[in-house]
Amino acid sequence: MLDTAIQRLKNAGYKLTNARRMVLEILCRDDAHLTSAEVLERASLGKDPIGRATVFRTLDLLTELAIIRPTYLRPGTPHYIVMPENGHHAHIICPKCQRVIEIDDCEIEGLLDELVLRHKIKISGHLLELYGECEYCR
Amino acid sequence: MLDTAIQRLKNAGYKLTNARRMVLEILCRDDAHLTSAEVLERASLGKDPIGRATVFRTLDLLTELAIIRPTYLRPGTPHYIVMPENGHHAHIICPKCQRVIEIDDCEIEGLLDELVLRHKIKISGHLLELYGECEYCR
DNA sequence: ATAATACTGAGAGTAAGTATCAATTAGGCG
DNA sequence: CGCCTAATTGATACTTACTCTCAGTATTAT
Ligand SMILES: [Zn+2]
Ligand SMILES: [Zn+2]
Ligand SMILES: [Zn+2]
Ligand SMILES: [Zn+2]
Repeated sequence: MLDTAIQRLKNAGYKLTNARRMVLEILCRDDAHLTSAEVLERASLGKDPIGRATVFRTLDLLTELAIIRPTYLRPGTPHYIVMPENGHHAHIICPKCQRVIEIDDCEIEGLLDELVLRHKIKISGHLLELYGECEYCR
Repeated sequence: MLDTAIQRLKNAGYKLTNARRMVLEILCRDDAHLTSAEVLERASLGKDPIGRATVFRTLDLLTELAIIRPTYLRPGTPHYIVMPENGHHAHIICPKCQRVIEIDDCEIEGLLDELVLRHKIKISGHLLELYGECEYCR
């Protein structure tokens, strides 16, 4: 996933800098949903820590390139997901406690084909958010 | 849509206050994707303006009740959508310029039924975000 | 109408994100 | 490889977004 992400960054004509590689590594490593603050924290640990502004700039750039995607799991600040090669991600969010259940297989292709035809737009990825009270909140 | 939203608020055991009605009215009226600042701005116009903290509290409460949903359209702050009675919303976002194309009919039921069975969770709504460069960015 | 309780608003405080600009670095080219 | 140039970075200051607190107010039930 990391290699793919780096390749997409390069293909878009951007330089692969230490900061960008590190942000991508952090997001890919944990394969988690991290906030900007969490990325910043992890990026400050090793040698060659990355500056505050650079983390925000990098997250914005990667979002624009659709390599990562922000999603609101709880009030305040978004959590970032690395979009896999096929551009799919799906999870269920409990709106009450904000727990997240990951969905591994996302069978949505049929629907997408139809939408693409109708709206004449090339869809490169998606995020399906489902909401429902989780077992702990019921 | 407003009436449904108010009913859901009451059913959850919350009081229908002037502030809550006003926030819901603003979000339903424009049927748009508004930020907290935009809601606050509109809520400050008439007589009986709502306080800053109350707007944020109300947005959080309505989100927790799944009556509205925050979505990421551009860096900074989330945009809020009123979830309709059936809990569906779908739009296509261009990650490059952040333009949004609304999708009116969201035929996703078959997929959802299967997920519900597998994850033993009652899904009450969803947001499907599709990403793809828009016609202006290509 | 009264009472109990949920809710609100003002204002101060904290956290998140942005702007600026001089210094640095990646990547192309000879 | 080593230079060149444009892209990128980081420090700092700044702006905007959001949260906390608590005394006062409004809502609902009886
Ligand atoms: Zn997820
Ligand atoms: Zn829950
Ligand atoms: Zn929409
Ligand atoms: Zn666009």
